[in-house]
Amino acid sequence: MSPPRRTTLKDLARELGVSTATISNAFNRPDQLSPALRERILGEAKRLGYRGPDAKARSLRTGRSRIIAVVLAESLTYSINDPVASELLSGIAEVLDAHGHTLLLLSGRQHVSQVPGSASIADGFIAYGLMPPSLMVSADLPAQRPLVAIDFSPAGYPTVHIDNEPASYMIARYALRTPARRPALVSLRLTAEPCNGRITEEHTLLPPESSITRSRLAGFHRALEERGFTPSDAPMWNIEENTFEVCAPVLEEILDLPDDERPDLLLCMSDRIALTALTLAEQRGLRIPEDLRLTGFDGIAEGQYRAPRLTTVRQDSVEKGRIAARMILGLAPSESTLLPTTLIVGDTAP
Amino acid sequence: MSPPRRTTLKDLARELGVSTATISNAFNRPDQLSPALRERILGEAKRLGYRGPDAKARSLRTGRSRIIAVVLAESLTYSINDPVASELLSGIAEVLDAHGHTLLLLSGRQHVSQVPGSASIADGFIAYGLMPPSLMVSADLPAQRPLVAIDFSPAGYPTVHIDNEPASYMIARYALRTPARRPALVSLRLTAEPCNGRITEEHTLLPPESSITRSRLAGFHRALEERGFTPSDAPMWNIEENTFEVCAPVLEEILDLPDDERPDLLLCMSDRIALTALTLAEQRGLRIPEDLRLTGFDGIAEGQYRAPRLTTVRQDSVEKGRIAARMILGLAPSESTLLPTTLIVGDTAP
DNA sequence: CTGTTAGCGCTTTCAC
DNA sequence: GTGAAAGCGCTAACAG
Repeated sequence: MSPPRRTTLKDLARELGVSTATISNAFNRPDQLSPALRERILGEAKRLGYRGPDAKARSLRTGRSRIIAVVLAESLTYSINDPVASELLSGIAEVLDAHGHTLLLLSGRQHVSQVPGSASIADGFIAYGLMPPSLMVSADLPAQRPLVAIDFSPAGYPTVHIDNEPASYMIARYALRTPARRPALVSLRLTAEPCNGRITEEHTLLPPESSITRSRLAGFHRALEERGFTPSDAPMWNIEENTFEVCAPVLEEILDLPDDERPDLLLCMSDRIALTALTLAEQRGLRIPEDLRLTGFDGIAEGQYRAPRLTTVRQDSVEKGRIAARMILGLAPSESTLLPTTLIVGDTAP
Repeated sequence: MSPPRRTTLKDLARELGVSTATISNAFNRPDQLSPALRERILGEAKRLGYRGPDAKARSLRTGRSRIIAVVLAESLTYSINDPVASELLSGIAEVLDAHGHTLLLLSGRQHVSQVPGSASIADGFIAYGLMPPSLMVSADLPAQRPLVAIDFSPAGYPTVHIDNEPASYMIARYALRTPARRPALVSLRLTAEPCNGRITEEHTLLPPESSITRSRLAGFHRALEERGFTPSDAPMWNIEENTFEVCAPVLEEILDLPDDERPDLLLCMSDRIALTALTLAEQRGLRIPEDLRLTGFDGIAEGQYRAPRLTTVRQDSVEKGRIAARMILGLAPSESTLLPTTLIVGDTAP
């Protein structure tokens, strides 16, 4: 017996006694044949279980797949659970969906060189987060296909960015209007070597240009200096991964300092960090904001649908995703874009 | 001048004076040619900017793309922000990643018939959530490619499920050990017609077999009946979408009832619902658990990394995803699986 | 309006 | 160990 081969366009053509071109047209260019014939073809197709042109063959032939790849700097597992990355993906998905494209998720974190071969199927790439250097440098990915970067700036490609330094300056400045005696910073991924804990003289920091965390740090320091603090006055802690699990021990270390050493203002580089600090502080009976004031960064929903609400800077990550997606689809000019941020005054640093 | 055509395997072969088969072997079957030649080929490939076989052509030829599609019942925008769906995707991504596959995200919610043509590129499908009836019935998707369903049961396909009825019976029974005077249920997507608010006699519910919410309801009712309540004793509210924004108004309606009508026990069908209730209750100065006891469902991290911690049922969504992914990759036998759930006793219903 | 034809770029027997 | 050749299933000229 014959193998259970999938019905092809050619089978259908033979069956109906028309040419393959006509079948193809019936599916792709309705205006190229009589409605009656088209009806007949579509009907027969359904009867024979033919579901329309095969995507693999079609994409080989046309050169386009209607697939856009999103390359994430972190592992997928992490990215999907990070509220900021999620919002970003939402924005991307929204636009792609509306235009009949689909989303291929890739992690840039794995063996850098072997970004899966299946990637080359994509019509375009959106890259998010600081890529591993090798990937960045060689700009290995795009193989002359369009690429838009979000939150980092590989040379020669359009970027969607926020104004990190001014944004963190803005919130730090706001928080410092109320005098703080012991301000401290809790940063995300700031050191060259992985570190979960206090940053000391021993640590070297990531290079200033390549990392959004360095930009945010600069903003914090600018505001602190305006208030008469030197950078070394404000101790810094580093957190490698923006998850409850990783944040919690570092923040416990901070909150469990003796009363006269414990910071009274925590400038955090993400809402996740700030929210974890908030929870742990409440568990310890610290009063917010009397005993401890807190600021976040991102403006995620979780920080606002609670009491006390987080004081933070909002960046519109969904919109970042939308813009990148529009660029990649050619719906908007591919020019680097800087999105504004806004201060959200909540209850944790009124 | 010639168009800027992408380098192909054939170009490379011509350039090197070998056959295309040899180039192909250099990339795919190192044992089929001398190491020296392979080196030379790979070197020249890099020099000419050839990044290895084109995924579109390769997948047409081999019939496999190393892409697995995940079809989500809800919109991508929603799914990515839902903690349970996110965990699921994490589990799937973890396994696919480890085996060199990538993840294509599809939403089943859009025009049902037009699941994007690009879907047929996938080697297999993982479908999550109750599909729109038409999609379910015709099982239109798989086109004789493997399909694994999660949290619903299309006839003839393997499924990954949890024991919803016993799980909700378990938590309701636990919560009702402490006598409740006015228990109430807050359900997710239980009515045939969309409804955000109280469920009345007017509403028809979704059919029992097809929805996990009906199963959970059955568990709640079983526990209530053991305590001498009839189903009509416990008022029900319905929520269409598991987001803060949609949950909040419904829960406000409940919490703002006069003291002698306000429920003193809220059995919620998701942690998101319960957490939103918790926040709103705290804002209203209700004491938890003295004035109001609350249970959730899912066991998401957000509910445990806070105070008070949520009393809930934990389902391991990450593991659900892993199992489905293993099945689809043929790493595990494709047989329907029922995962266990566990009770988490937190502070909201001690 | 319909059919013929020439590949898209690659993998894979099967000879050599 | 290496090469020649036959398509995978489809689309887009082009000719009728």
